[in-house]
Amino acid sequence: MGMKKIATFNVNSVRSRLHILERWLNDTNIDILCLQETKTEDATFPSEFFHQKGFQVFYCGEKAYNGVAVASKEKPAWVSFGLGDGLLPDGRTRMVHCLFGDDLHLINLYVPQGKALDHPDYEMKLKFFDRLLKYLDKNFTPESKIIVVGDLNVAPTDMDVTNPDNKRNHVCFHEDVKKAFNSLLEWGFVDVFRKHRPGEGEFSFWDYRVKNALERNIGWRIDHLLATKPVAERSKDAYVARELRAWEKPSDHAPVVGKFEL
Amino acid sequence: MGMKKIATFNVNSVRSRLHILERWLNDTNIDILCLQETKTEDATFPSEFFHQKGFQVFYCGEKAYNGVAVASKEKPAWVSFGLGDGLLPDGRTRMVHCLFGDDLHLINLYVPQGKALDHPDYEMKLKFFDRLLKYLDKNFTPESKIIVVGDLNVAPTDMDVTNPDNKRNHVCFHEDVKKAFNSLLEWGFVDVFRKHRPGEGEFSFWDYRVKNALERNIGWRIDHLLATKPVAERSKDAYVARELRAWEKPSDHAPVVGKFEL
DNA sequence: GCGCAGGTGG
DNA sequence: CCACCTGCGC
Repeated sequence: MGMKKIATFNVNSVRSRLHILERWLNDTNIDILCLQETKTEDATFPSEFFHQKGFQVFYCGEKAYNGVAVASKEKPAWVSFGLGDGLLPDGRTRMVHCLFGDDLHLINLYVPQGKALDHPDYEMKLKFFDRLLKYLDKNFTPESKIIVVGDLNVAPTDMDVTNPDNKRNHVCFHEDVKKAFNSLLEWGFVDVFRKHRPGEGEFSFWDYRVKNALERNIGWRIDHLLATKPVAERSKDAYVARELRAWEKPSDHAPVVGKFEL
Repeated sequence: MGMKKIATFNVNSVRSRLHILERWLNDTNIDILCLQETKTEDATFPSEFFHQKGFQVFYCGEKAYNGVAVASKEKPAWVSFGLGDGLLPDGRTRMVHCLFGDDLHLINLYVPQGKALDHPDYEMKLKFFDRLLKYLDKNFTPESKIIVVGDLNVAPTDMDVTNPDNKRNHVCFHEDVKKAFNSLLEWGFVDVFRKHRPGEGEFSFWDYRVKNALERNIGWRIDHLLATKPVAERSKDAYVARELRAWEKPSDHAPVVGKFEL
């Protein structure tokens, strides 16, 4: 089948980022594009844009908050939204799962940020990881071919933030949420991005509020590309398309791209 | 002194229109630019932009509403804001009067829109014309050299709107407000724009809410260029710079430009 | 429809 | 800083 490029991009409103997607997709051949924070209801999702760029697109969003989408050149066998465990919130606007071919699973996530360690949303965030692990247990084994991507709202190691010691009580850097992230690795996922980019300063998010955050490279690596071994073995490269963060009216995130021989 | 170009432009927020002004002023040599609806307090007026474009600039605005400015290549002898009659509102953010040389007066107006025929603002609008006429009586005779420009929020004749019969009860087209406009002509002003452009479809405002208003030319002529006879005799041309209405993120108005041999 | 305001969110 | 919201003005 050849080399496939799979990207994850928190767009911070898909409708406000069409100029960025237009420019990027015109000079970068992406096979599967996973979006988070589309921030729009399905009726107002700009599906026509993706069709014109040669993608099929599947989305589930809500007004102003959350929302995930998968745009794919190849038609998936099926697509489903949410954690499907009967609990609420059901995660429809935070998780989309597609099957490609007959055994390649792609799960695109927008994990709750959590707000504050003592906020109910942080509890929900930790629960989200629990529920995801149960989803994996129920549907797969570590030998399954699974790619998990998305904004996981966790910087898993000290290398993944700029000032780790200032951030020990941050909802994206607290021990508990790092433990939740690591439980994914323990379940059977490889951090595919780190396999190819083990160095310092590899961020995917630079806060709008930090002055010259990109030039000073004050950022976070919270957008991830994980895969079970059978897929991770086929990964050939991974990188952050950080140039997009410097374009006009950017998202605060940049895409993370993985190349897989599939 | 040679040919002078004087323009009136309701910018619908000066700070949101700098890209339009940048592009326009780079390829059009304007001597005096009169702005309305600058929508910004003086502390946040982008005076540096006008300085860089070679203008002196004088402005009086308020947060979110109203606001007038005059940008001039030549330094005026003096500038004053408001109707100066001791009544309230004083009109500081709706009228600016400059003297050029020792006898050329320029009055730039943003007349209240009026909201509805039965709204107190409509009464205020008619009063505004009364107060303006008193201002003229007090300071000038019809032999004075005066240019009056601005968004007068009146379409004076059936030719100046698209569907006159639908608009008889509109605050910019009602008989009473047209009477107020005509009282300016009777006082001693010539409609300089109509002197040069007597034809149909000469509009200066196209409502954002009307689908494809510009292409369909569904608009209003409410931005005006008037002058007393001694100045009107020296007018050589007038036109609407309607191309600006088609640029990215335009104002809902286009500039009206007059050329005068002064 | 597109400015503004103030507010929430990350 | 830059998305979103509601509400207002034209």
